Amino acid sequence: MTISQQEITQRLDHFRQAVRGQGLPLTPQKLEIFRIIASSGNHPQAQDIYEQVKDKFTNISLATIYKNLIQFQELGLIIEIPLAGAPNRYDAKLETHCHVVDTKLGKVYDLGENQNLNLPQKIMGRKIKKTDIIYYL
Amino acid sequence: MTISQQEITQRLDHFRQAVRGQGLPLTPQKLEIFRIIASSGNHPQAQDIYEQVKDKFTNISLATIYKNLIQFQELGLIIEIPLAGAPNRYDAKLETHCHVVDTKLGKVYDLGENQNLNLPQKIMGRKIKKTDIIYYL
DNA sequence: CTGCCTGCAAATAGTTTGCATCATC
DNA sequence: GATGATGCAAACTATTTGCAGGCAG
Repeated sequence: MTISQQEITQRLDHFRQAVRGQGLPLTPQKLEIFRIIASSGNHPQAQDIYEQVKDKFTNISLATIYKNLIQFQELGLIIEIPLAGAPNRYDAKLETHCHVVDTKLGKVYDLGENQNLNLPQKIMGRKIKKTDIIYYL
Repeated sequence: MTISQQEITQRLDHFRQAVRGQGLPLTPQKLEIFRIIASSGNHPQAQDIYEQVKDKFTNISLATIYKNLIQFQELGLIIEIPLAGAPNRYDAKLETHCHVVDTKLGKVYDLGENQNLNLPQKIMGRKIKKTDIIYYL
């Protein structure tokens, strides 16, 4: 649930590099949006991110959050977690891993390591772009 | 992809039984909505179901489709497949199984058998209500 | 008859788009 | 200075809700 300071720094460095690498402007809003996702173990929704960014950028708009969430996904910097009957969540942990949804509390957790799932790499000769494994409690 | 006539009959019988069992009225619309889901290998969306039901019931409303989809889920007669950035799909195959999404074609398939996934039954001492395993191509 | 169901319309939630202005490089 | 970003408002899509009349049991 908690992410080490080292991990966060690493994610932020990679982020800056990736954005710059595309020749895209690195605005403080972008950085803050990513920082919140990268340093949260909570898999925040767009709305959560919006509320947190507002602390620093009072005039930020939800549309800016969404536009950046889309861009970050295109750059492969975050993943989207689509949930049944709930707004999407976002995660800066890029490796395929399982999520557990506590439907009572509406919270989403990463599942610990001890699962020997034998995931395929390709299906019907095609590379898998993304794998969602979600358990609902 | 194709479902045997026997399997369909079985699903429909179970459906009638379950609805009756709750003392709920079994309207022809309900039956037709379920029949379409149960006999389709395509994991239809609400809109697909709507269009097909309209062939028989010209005045059916999309709201009726949705209301029934919710009820069928509550009765454990269908499952919902939430997809990233696309309308929900519905499936009358109740056993936990994997889905493959062809993102180019927007089609959803069941994944064949040869996957020795070792799925957990419980997590943190709590029973898992539903498991979604979705591969995006 | 009674209660659930249907069908219509309106409402809602989440997300996306258009556009004028602004900031980063 | 050019290109992409921001912020506001409006649009859009998927889904839900409210309500009047209708049908199954």
